[in-house]
Amino acid sequence: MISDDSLRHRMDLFRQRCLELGLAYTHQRMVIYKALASTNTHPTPEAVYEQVKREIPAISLGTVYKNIRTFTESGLLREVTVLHDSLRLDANLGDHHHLVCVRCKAIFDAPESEATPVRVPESLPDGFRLERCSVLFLGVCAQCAAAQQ
Amino acid sequence: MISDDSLRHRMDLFRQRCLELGLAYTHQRMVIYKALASTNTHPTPEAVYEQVKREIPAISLGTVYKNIRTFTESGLLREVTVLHDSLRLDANLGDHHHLVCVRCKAIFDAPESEATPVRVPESLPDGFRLERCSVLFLGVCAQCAAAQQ
DNA sequence: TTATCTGCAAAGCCTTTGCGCAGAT
DNA sequence: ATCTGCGCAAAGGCTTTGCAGATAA
Repeated sequence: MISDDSLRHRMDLFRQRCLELGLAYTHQRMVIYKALASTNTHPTPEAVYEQVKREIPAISLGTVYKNIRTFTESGLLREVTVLHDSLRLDANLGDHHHLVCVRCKAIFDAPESEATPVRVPESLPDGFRLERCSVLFLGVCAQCAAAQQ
Repeated sequence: MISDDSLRHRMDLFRQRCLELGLAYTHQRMVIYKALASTNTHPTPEAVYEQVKREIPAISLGTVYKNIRTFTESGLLREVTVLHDSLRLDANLGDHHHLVCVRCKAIFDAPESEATPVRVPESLPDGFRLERCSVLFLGVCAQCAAAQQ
């Protein structure tokens, strides 16, 4: 859960950004964003839909999807799942990290010398059994950067 | 690309593991695994299918999917995309990392004190413009660990 | 008033599943 | 000979799209 203060702050910022971006400040958008801003469980669109339905029973799942997309494209929201579009595979079972081009979704192996640069949190949630760690360096590959010009 | 030596080694290991696991060593499996083991582009199932078709034109996409699943479940292959099942969202735009339960797919925020534990590779691929970094700590949450007993 | 948004329903990926024949052990 | 895997086709999720009526600016 999120504190009331923090939620209020996020909602104020949301309204302000809607104005700046020329996005209509609709009741649906407000409730959808509130559902997202008031939790730290990183919900799926379906879960957001279920939450929003409590307040707006007639809401449609399509509207939730459309607005989630609008919000992420406007930088009001972030996807935890950067590469969720499709399964991507790796036959290299050794520890290594990846570079991902956020435009074309190309994945490159990070240089081997950087195999274990991650400091593991000292305090994990109670009872969480850590197994391994996945690091994605996100950016734009040379080809996409050139294409942009 | 992967060196001939390294590929040969991976294929030897593959054959050996198939024997150990009681997996039939079929021509299709060999070619599918070879397609995966000879690249470092982290292909999609579709891309693997296209590659395999060159050698086995009658191969079916379903077979590729079934074997990819078999391979990942046997530990012969790894998914770069840990959370590709569905979109997961985050309204917290500050830098922070995530803990993921590989069983129930719950996502928790990592403690804030660990905000930037990642050392950025000194040598990036030519022209790659790094923007940010996503870290997932993978493991089993308390609830799932308890359920397993 | 005009542009944008919503709800509904249909369509579009990506992936899994079921079944009968073929192939591996 | 038996068990497992393959190809085919159908079905199942998740997500996007198109359109007419409704709402915000």
